[in-house]
Amino acid sequence: MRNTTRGKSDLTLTPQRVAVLGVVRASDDHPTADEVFAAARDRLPTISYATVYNSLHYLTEAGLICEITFGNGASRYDREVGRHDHAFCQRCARLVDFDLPETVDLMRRAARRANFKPASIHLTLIGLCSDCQTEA
Amino acid sequence: MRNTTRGKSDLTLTPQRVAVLGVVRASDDHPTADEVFAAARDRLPTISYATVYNSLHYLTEAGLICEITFGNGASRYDREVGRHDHAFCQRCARLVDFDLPETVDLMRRAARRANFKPASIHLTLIGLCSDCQTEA
DNA sequence: TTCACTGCAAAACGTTTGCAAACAG
DNA sequence: CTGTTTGCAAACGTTTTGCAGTGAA
Repeated sequence: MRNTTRGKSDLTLTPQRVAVLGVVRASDDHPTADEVFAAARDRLPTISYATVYNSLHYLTEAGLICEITFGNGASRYDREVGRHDHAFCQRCARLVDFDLPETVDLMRRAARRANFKPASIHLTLIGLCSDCQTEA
Repeated sequence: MRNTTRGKSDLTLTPQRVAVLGVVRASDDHPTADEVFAAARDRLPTISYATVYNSLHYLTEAGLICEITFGNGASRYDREVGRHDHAFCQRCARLVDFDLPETVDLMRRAARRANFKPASIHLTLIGLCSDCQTEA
């Protein structure tokens, strides 16, 4: 099965990749590869685990989705591709996107301090999410 | 073999834990559990992999060392236990410690933005280290 | 025919666990 | 004795790999 769609900048969007992209775009939380696999099966019952991984890497490389690695657990995938930060809830493991405008400037200061040529900066807040603070 | 040393706040420092702590304290980079295991074997030839993991967890819990999880690779261990940030070199994978004093204030702002009760904040700069920028 | 992509199964990797033996208190 | 820690091996969850088969150009 190929039925390929060719987009700008030589993107090869096979049905499998479209399915994976659709799954990530459809979830407002941050699914793991395993969760993407389960949901992709609903759209394309023959898709394999390896292909989900291949597609996730391909789409990440192409800048259509974004991979989040946090702690030692499974990677999570995010439909939000622009620069942004994450907040992780210690109690319920929820991962929330947010953006802090001063991060650009922060990166410059961090680079000076570490004596690095900066490429990007990752900022993760650890704490309790809105739900978990109230029910504490 | 026990020969235990008991320190303050009920710390049980077995020879194995002392060896592991010694290894982490002796390295100025950030060894993985595997590297700690190899070096600990030099000090205590009978120590096992599982015990190295046990000890690393114990020492982390006790606040004597600090675990860094970055990307999907192996955890790294840091003798630096105070709050600090990391810079990761894209080219040579070097991990450098640094500290940005404004991070405390940053955490407060991030928490407000994400609507979280803050506990800590992790900041990782990605880029090229001093060595790798010059030889680029 | 060529080349990229798929699906499957097996392997790899870092880490954790079950369990019997060793030990300190 | 009791509870903790060790060492070993086997299991685990996540990710990668090898490879034959398929489809598009």
